[in-house]
Amino acid sequence: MPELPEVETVVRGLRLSLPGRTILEVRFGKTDFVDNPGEIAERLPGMRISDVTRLGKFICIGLEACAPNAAQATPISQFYLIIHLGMTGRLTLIHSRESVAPHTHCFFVLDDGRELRYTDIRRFGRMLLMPESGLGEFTEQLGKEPLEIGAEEFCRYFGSTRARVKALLLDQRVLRGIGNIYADESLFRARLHPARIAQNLTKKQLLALHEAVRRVLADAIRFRGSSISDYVDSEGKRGEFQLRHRVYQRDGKPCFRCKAIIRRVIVAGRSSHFCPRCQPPPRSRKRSRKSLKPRMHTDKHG
DNA sequence: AGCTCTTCCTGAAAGC
DNA sequence: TGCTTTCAGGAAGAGC
Repeated sequence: MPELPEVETVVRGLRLSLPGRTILEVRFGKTDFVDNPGEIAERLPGMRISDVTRLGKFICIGLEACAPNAAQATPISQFYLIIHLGMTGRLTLIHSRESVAPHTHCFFVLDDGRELRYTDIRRFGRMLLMPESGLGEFTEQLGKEPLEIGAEEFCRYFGSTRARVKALLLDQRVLRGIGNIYADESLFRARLHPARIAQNLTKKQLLALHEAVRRVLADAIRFRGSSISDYVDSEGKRGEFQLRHRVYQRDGKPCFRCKAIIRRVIVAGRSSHFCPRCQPPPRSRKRSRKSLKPRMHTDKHG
């Protein structure tokens, strides 16, 4: 599923071709995942694509409309087409004559004979058009870019909450762009069990996690993302980082580091893959074998 | 505050 | 063989 590295790979691909192109026509199939399909179909034709950027897992296509007869290219309005690929979304740039893949719901016809097509089997994706003035507020609702947040700030966020570290990594209001794959892979590299309470981690562990997140995401971008189910880049090519996963979907297989069998449990409502030896569960440290008697309700006084 | 459950959707896989 | 059920999962919302 597309997370930060996959979205970054798609964005880098689109950035090679889209800026400077003009959209000629927009066609929709199903639109239940589109916030404002009518407005998109009406406004986009004639608009010029200025840039393609990424905000967490969102793809932002910058669009500008120029006065039709003005010699100078001063835009009279600026918008962003914002796209989230959800679980199975694909954004590909291909020739209009190419056959249409099943579940293709959006066509953006360009002035060079190509089309930007959005395909999404499960339609968990999202698409919306936003005026330039709304982007600030949209960005504020998201957390920090995981590759940009500094170590101190990272430790401050993670050191001040009782949430499980896995839930925190997945929370887009804390860090934007991390999903289930890279949360699990980061926790393995930092040797932290997904159910650990963030507040209980030492400074050293938090720093290790910060570094692990950065390294995993950077490596995954280098390998053009992980193709687990449906993910492909803007040219339809698969990524290769799935071949380098250490724990994700490796349950039942031996840990590359210690040979213990990788396990899968549900943490924060999500399947979480980890090595039981390299990533010891939170309890084992706190309560020794001798003090296994059940905890009494000791809070009568409170 | 943070957890679990539910909803959205489809196809793959398991169950009968 | 062929049908039905279950499951997976990003994000949002409800309820605890």
